[in-house]
Amino acid sequence: MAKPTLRDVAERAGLSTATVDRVLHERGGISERARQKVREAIHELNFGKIPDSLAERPKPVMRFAFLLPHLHTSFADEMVQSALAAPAAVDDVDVKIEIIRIDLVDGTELIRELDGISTDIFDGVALFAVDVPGVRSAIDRAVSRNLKVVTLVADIPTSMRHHFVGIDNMAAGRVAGTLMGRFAANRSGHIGIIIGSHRQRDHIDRRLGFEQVLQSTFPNLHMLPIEEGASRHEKNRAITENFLQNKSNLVGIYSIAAGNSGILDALYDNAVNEELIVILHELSDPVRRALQDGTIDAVISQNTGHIARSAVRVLRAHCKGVQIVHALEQIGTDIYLADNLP
Amino acid sequence: MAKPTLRDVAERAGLSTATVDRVLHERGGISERARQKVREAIHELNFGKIPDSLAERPKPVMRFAFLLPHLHTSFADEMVQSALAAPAAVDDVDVKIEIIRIDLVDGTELIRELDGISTDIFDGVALFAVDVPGVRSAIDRAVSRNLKVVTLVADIPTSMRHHFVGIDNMAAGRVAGTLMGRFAANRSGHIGIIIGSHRQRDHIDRRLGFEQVLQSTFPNLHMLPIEEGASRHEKNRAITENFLQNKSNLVGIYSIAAGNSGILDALYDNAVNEELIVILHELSDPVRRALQDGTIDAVISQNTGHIARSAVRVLRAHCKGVQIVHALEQIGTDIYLADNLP
DNA sequence: CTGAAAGCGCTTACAG
DNA sequence: CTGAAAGCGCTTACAG
Repeated sequence: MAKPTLRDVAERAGLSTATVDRVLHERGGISERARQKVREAIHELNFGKIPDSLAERPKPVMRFAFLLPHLHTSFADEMVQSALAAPAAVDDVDVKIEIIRIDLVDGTELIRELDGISTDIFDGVALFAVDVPGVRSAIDRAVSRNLKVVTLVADIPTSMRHHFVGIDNMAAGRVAGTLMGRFAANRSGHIGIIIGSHRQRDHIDRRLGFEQVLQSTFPNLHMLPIEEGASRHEKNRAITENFLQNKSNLVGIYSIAAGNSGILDALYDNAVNEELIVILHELSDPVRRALQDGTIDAVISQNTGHIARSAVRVLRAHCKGVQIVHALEQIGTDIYLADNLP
Repeated sequence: MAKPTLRDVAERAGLSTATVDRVLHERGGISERARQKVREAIHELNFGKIPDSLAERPKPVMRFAFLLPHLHTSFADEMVQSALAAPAAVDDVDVKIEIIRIDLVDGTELIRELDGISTDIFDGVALFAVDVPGVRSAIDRAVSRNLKVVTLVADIPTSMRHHFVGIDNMAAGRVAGTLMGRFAANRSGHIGIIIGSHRQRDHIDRRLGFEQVLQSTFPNLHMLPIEEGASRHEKNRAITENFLQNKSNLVGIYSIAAGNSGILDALYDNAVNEELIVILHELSDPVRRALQDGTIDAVISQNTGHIARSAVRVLRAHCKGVQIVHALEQIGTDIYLADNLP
């Protein structure tokens, strides 16, 4: 049946529309029997219930693509989950997310995918940026084509992207440097540093911040030549083992990038000096366990859920041409020790 | 005029209601002139605009009282602001907040206010609890009277309160202990500890956690007898000056409670050994500046905005008899160094 | 406590 | 492109 009317209910209840109306609006002066009959009829006819198709007035749809690293690190996987859950962050728009996973090595794939994002389908893009000139131009082209673009975690500040959603990575590196230096407790020796890629601004900035603090404040700590692990399990594992085996006066290890599982494997498999200080980025389940069992000392992290929601809110705001609430979009640089794990 | 009707608009526009209806629903087949006339009439009569009084269908009202410390510390003041802003955390209920500021010393005032909260007016209460037997009973009485009760920041776990909104303070104390011990860099000496009140579970728990870590892991650090500053500026200042002046081998100061301004004043006014480690709780503007200028070393904090919003969400859930989303209500134990200030 | 009938605001089928 | 009139769903004033 089409949408049932008051008359339908009245007929079914064997009463007048006036009586039904009175029950409906609780105007009083109605016998319990009549009230009951009306309630039954309403229930049977499903009166007043807006049909599913019209229940929610259709919200405008916005489609955002998330270009995320193809690496199977906990951080990348978690970022995917967070991106898929992020549409809940806005309630006035029906946000559709498409995840495109990309090999970040040199940016070629990123450029191809970015250029391939049709403005017929998508309204905005969020991407982990590799800072190479080609990517910068691809971002600028995307913006010129009227796509809204936010960089995520790793920025290209000189591009035309509308917004960067992430932390101050220079400051994050300084935090790592301060913790390393102070935890070292005046011991002298070497610090092994593992970076993911010299082409990712987040890694570069963390490295700079870390170096800054060590050089200015902790001259007792000497940085070994920086090793590039490409955020890959095996490479990181090999680099870590090399640090552990060849350096008798190794005071600490700072890993700037993802791929923590390789580092943790190496730490677990080798007899590691109790005093070795290990500082990593990004909290995942294995990292959490390593903090708890004392294998590592501190973790600097950023909340992927917050990042993804922020990206969605910012893209929506740019698409609608409305203001961003900046206080909401500050991503925190979280420090975790064993005792303040969330 | 009462709510204008289609007919009013038609009359004013000099057209029929049918035409007005067509314009209104963009059914097409209308001259531009007619369209214009209708638009004008609609505008002049303010047709279709729901009058303010009916604009939002009235939401159920819930009234929550926040019993907050009367102390004029930054933390307490911030908590008040956060509580006043917290109703925005729920959108299906019109939450009204009343702030009642209370002298926490011995709980007498807290008990009196708690007993005075009428269930005719209020649906729930959020309170900083002082852990003395009288308060526990007052909470239990409030719960028996069918008020929903959450403890805030400082808990009484053995009371009948429905929920505790705050951090694991034992863990927070352990974090402080770990930072103190590691920052001390194997130096030996004394640690001055300032507590607010031995009757507040949050202070007690932090103290226990801190002692635990120092005793088990840093035997080089000896705790001075704990000083009670009642979270007051002058007392804290005097205690701090006493620490600074009488202890040549003072390695660090840990302040467990509020009233940081007194401590900071003492630190600024005395020539303090560069190496002195100071760890405080709760980030406020003066504390932030002290971190940045190196006067203090680390701050452990909890977000008052999150706490207040959580309290409102939890009280609403209990009043409505619906489930709490626990993931949303975990309050973080935030660690701040100079470089990761938000 | 209830219904028949008039009324109200909006929509629609029809005629021009 | 427009209006007169009928129609629809709901509400209301009145009578019993």
